[in-house]
Amino acid sequence: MDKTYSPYDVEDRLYQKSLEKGCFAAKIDKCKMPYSIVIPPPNVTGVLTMGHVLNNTIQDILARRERQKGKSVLWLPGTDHAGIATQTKVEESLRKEGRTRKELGRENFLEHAALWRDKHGGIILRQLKKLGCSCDWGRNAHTLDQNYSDSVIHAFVKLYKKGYLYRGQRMVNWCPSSLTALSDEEVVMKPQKSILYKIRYEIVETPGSYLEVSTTRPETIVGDVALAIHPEDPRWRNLKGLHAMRPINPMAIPIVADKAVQKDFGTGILKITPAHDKLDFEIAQRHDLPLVEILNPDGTLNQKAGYDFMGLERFSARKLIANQLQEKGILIEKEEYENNVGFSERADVPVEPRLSEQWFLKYPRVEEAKQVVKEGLIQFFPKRWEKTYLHWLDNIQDWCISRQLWWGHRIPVWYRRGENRSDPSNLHVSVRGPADPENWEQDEDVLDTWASSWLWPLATLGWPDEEEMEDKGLDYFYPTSTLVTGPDIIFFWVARMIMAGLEFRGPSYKRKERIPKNELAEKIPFRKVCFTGIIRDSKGRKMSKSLGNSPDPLDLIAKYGADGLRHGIMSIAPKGQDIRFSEERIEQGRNFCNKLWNVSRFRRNSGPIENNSRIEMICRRIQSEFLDVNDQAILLRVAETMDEVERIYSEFEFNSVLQSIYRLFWSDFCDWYVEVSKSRIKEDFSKDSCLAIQDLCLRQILLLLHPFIPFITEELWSKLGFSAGDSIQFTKPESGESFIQAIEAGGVVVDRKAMQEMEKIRELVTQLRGLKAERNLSKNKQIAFSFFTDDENAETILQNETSITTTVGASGLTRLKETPDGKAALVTRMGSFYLDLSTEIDREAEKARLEKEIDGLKKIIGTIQSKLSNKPFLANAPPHIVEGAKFQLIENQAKLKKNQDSWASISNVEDLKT
RNA sequence: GGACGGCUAGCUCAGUUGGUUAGAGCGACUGGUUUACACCCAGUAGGUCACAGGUUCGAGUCCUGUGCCGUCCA
Repeated sequence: MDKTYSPYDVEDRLYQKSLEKGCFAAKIDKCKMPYSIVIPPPNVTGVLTMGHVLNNTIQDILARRERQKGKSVLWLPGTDHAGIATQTKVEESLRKEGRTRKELGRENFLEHAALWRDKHGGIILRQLKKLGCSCDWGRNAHTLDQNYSDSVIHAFVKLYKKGYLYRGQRMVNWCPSSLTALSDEEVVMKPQKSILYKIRYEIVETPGSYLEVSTTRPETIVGDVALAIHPEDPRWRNLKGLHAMRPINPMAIPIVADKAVQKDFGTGILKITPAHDKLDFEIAQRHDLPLVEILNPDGTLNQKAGYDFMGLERFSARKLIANQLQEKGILIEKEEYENNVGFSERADVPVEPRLSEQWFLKYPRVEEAKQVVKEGLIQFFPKRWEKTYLHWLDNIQDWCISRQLWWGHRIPVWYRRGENRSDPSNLHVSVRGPADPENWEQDEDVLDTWASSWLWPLATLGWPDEEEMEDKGLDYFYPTSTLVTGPDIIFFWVARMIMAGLEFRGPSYKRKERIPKNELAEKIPFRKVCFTGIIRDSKGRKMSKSLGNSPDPLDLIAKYGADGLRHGIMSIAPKGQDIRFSEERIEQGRNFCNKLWNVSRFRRNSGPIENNSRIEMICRRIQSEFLDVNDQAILLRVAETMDEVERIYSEFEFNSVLQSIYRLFWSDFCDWYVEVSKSRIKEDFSKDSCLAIQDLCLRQILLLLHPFIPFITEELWSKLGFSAGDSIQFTKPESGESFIQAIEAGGVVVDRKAMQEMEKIRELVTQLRGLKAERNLSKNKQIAFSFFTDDENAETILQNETSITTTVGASGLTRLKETPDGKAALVTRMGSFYLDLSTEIDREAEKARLEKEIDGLKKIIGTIQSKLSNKPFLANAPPHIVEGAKFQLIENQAKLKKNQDSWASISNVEDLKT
């Protein structure tokens, strides 16, 4: 074995091998428990980000752990078609060639886009393989696959027939850049520094008298159809029924009273442009006001805005109109003003509220969706996200699911050619389309991408086709076990998948019917949702392409190995909290792997590797009579950690899992057990037993670590003889108790009291090392110690003499019959320790050390004494707390006394000399 | 405006139902190559637990309020 672990030789080779052996392929096996995860489908044209690394490493850890436990695991990979994002990219590439999608026409464009996707897409899947993801690649799915598309269309038709879908002219969020409607969830509110313009409107009935109206959007004045006041606003009661003169493109417009007007905003008078504001639209509906559309779809003004402004882009028009108002003296005041403006999530331009014909979905199964989370059928980790989820469901709005794009699932609705589309008798909705297609034209729009990915757990398992469902094992793998995703898509995806599952899986219920309680558990798409945090840079900023603060995960893999990256990222990911990325942590991940590699190398260099394929085989090499307290203690620590890890897994606290294994592996196994082993493997009688104990430890450590760092653990699994040709992936990690039982079944006696004794020895060793270090005595310099203590402690010390002398660097430990004069004592729980007479002592330094120790002890004793003299404490505190305090007091007082004696002793000697 | 989260060592974070002297890793500092590992080992220093009240024998932990940072919703 090389001195330094090199992941490059190992990772690709082992991944390939796993694929060849079909380790990741999910099998429908009725004798095994199923465990399933569907990947949150990344954008097909996307590349791997640190967010993906975190998210997918977690899924891989879960999948691998369950595979080890013997479950039949399905981790189903795939991508979504990302309607707006992909179409934008394809159009950009066309533009570079001087072409547009309109020129190509729909059919050609889609062909072109599909080719583009096949060429540029799927990179992310190859990257996930580099990361070690154990997905069942044979099942790779894409939302535009034929099967998947069929199920999307099928779902639309079902919903239509049940009356969940309707088409209508509504105010929608319009993206003037992508030229499509957006759902409310795709609009991001951003605070903007705007200008609030105060504008004068003349009252028609009383010329020369004016009203003041405030607006941030003066360009919409040309679309004004009314002014509105609150009916209970005493200031303006007399205005109702009068008219105001529109200051640009002058025209008399009515003044109406409506309760929706905010009295305390500006002057309390609102201008009404019903075609370009949601609230205005509602007011206009109530008062029968006309709609004047002044904007084109791309955000430029049209001829209804008047010839002065026609063709102007909306923000230039705003400036121009503001200038004109100023010139005419109509503008009273300009004030800086911060307001929230909706931006298109994808195109990052302000959206326009726009009246247009769209398809809307009344969400199905809203009540049941709340119920399954409230009643714990679906559990969120961390739990607090339930509140966010429930709050959204409580305030849910109909979903605008049509998009004015070509790239996506075309809406399966046909209109009789040349007839009125709003007449329902001219409508045809079906999966296959009308029998006489020549007489019909299909709706031009496609569905929102989320209206396809909300079916992800169902459609990827074959729904709704009976044969497909059987082939893919829907009955076996659904509901899936755990979903791992970010809380930023609770509304987009998680909530909608839950509703889709409830609506589509299993028996169908009428809209007004409630699903019976006993069926809910079968219908939900997943049982647990693990929410990850967002990865930020070291300064706490979100990682983004524009900031350039996001490292390329593949670079990190090249530098530190996939295992190193996985270990690093998991060690900094607290449950559901945002994560501050730092490359140092990834470096530590690599170092961890190297440590694991080297301790294995040490094991191989210490003695032959025998058949270690079963615990029983390893135990055969152990002779219980040669085991000492360290052997016993490390086995117990291994067992303890196995149980601890299992418990923490159930809370999805992956960094704690890692920390727990780290403590066992690094602090207890490497720093202590392997060190004390060194003297014992030099002795023939204890060598075999000691190496076998090492093997038992390493075996369990590799099993525990495998989900986190799959490559190196697989490699060492075979290098250390644990494999009989099979992969570590299918070996059970077991519980602590069953591990101990297996050892005992192998004829090894485990002493469950060993841990305390080992801890006392380690504490003593640490103190003795400290004593040497303070004196600048090299660790390698062998120092003679003597000690004074009672019989019980003396026995323990002498029993562990070799462990102590080798780890401390001592040439001997001599028991004294009485405390020596003139020597400084190190007071420990196991007695007072003295350096050999021949070792020179700096008396001043020694006194200083003792004084510091004494001060500390006095302080502690003071605190305990005041506590114990507090009567209410004695009366109210539970007995074990009071007893603990008393014991502590006695112990510390004894320690203080010994330190004081020691101090006096060296002080006296010094005094005698001077 | 409402909801949620965070504030503990220089940094990143643990800290269970309130209970003995608040922990870890990294970084800093000191010393170290006895054949596993310098991607390492040993040791040392470093904390008014954001602030102010309250409950309690006892508060990092529970309650109220304030501040700062972040996220979501309107």
